[in-house]
Order: sequence, then C-alpha cells, then structure tokens
Amino acid sequence: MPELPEVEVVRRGLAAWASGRTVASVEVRHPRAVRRHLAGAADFAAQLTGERLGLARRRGKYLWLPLEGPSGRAVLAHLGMSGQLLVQPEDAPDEKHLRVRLRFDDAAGTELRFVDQRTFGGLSLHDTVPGSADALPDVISHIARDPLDPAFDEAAFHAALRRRRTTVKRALLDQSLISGVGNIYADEALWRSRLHFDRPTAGLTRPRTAELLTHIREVMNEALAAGGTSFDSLYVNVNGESGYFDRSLDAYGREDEPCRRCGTPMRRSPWMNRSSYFCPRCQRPPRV
DNA sequence: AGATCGACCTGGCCGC
DNA sequence: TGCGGCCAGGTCGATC
Repeated sequence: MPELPEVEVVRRGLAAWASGRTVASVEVRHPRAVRRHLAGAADFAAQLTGERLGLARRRGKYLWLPLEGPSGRAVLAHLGMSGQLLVQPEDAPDEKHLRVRLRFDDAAGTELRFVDQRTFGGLSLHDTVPGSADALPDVISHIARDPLDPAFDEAAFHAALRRRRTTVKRALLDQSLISGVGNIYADEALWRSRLHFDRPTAGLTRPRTAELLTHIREVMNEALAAGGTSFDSLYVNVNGESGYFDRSLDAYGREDEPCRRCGTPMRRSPWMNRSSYFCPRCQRPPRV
C-alpha cells in the first residue's frame, strides 16, 4: 500500500529514468486505468504521444510529469492500493496486470509501464494551475502540502485541527488537511505520539500537534531511507512493499502482540471499514 | 461548508 | 478440495 515514502521513491525513479524522454506511443490495456478522461483512452493516448516528459513531481501520494510542450498540461498518476510504475526493458514479458504502456522515441531500450492489480490507481491528463512553479495539476489543487514539503504550514495545520469537529486519525487521513498519510503511517505516528485515534482534534495543544508532526516525519523518513536502499538498480521497481515492510512496524498489524513500550497486548479496532491498531495503555481513549 | 458514507476492485485467506 | 464470504484501503462524489 503505497503511502508518501513509497511514492517518493517512485518519483525519484521516474525523474531518473522517464523525465526528459519523449513519448512515442501509448498503449492502454485497461480502460479504467485512464481516469477522468471523457474523450476516452484512445484520445488520452493521442494527446500524450509526441510529448516530452518534464521533471517528476509529487504532492502527498500523487505523482505527475509536466508535459514540456505548449499545452501546459501534466500527466498525473495515483498508485491507489496496488499500483506500480515500472521502467522495464522493451522485451520484458508483460506483467499480468499491465494496464498502460508508454514507449519512447529514444534508443534506451526501456519503456514505462503502469501495472495495477486492483485498478484503484490510474493515469490522467490535466491542465496545470497557472503560475504554479511545479506545474500542479488543477484537479489536485485541493490536496494539502505534505509534511515533508518545506512549505508545509504547521501553524495553519494546527489551526485547522482546532477548528474541525473531528478526530485525530480522521484528520490525518484527510488529504485536504495534510497529505501523504495513510492508514499505516497514521497508526505508527499515533503510537509514537501516545495518542488514541479517536481523540478530538479540537483539544490538541500546539506542542501536541508539533510532536505528532515530528513523529509523522520520523516514520516517513525512516521508511524513505529503507525504500531508498532498494532503489539502486536500473529500474524503477517499487510497490507497496518497498523496503518499509521489511522493517518492523510498532503498531500496524500487531494485534495481540506486546506493545514495544510497555508490553501490553496491542489491540485492533474496526474503524471506518478498516482497522486501527493501538496500545490500550499508552494510547488511552478519550472520555465520552 | 463540514462531516459521513458507499462504491470502486481483486487476490489471498479462512471457515465450513 | 471447493467455494462463499470477508478483508485490505485511498479517493471521489453524493448526501445531509
């Protein structure tokens, strides 16, 4: 399940192996992999063909490549739950769940593939926000900056938490408040912060918000370091299991296992059609 | 406008 | 062994 660190590793791979190349052809093998394109997959392919790809960018879990032509557009990617962007030799066998293939007009001998078992992810083509330095696609202008972005506004984030009538984990997963955090990193950061997922955000003090952000950044940077080590090959080859799943998680998936701080058995609570893992002793639920 | 919830999707796993 | 059903979960759009 790619969250911010995994997506950043993919971005670096794209910057190294796809940016600067010109698209020779696009093959869409599954219509659902092309998103929000009313004119259809064939038109998507036609629009992209002949375009030179600019430097790969990322905000939260979204990735995009600005097109260097005069259109001022960008090709946007979201990996969803199971998406991968792979730079593969042109003669490598097709993956079972290959959805989109981009061939290039150079002699590098590699192509870019979007592979996605569950098709929650996809590619799309968008206008970019006028004047934005990083060619932000207009459809993701509602996505907040992520906590690793130097321009992330901590004071504004805290103010938004205080204003909202919601709970802390819901807020962490709300990509319009802070982006890049998914279920796994939310649970990890909350455990490190000794915060129960159901704590109201309105009661958070500024130091508590600062501590939470510090832990989010720590867990993401550790994951990035782990994922980065697997990125030394010729190919972008990253998925939700990149590196981070090899290291031990402190909260996620550890139901009934001892808390690494106090030894109390960890718990799993059903939460918004998914699960929250927490230590019932270190992370006390709020009084109702 | 803010909050909530269902739909989307497929493979792995569990229980009968 | 086979099969049905559940689970994983990020995002968007509909609804209140």
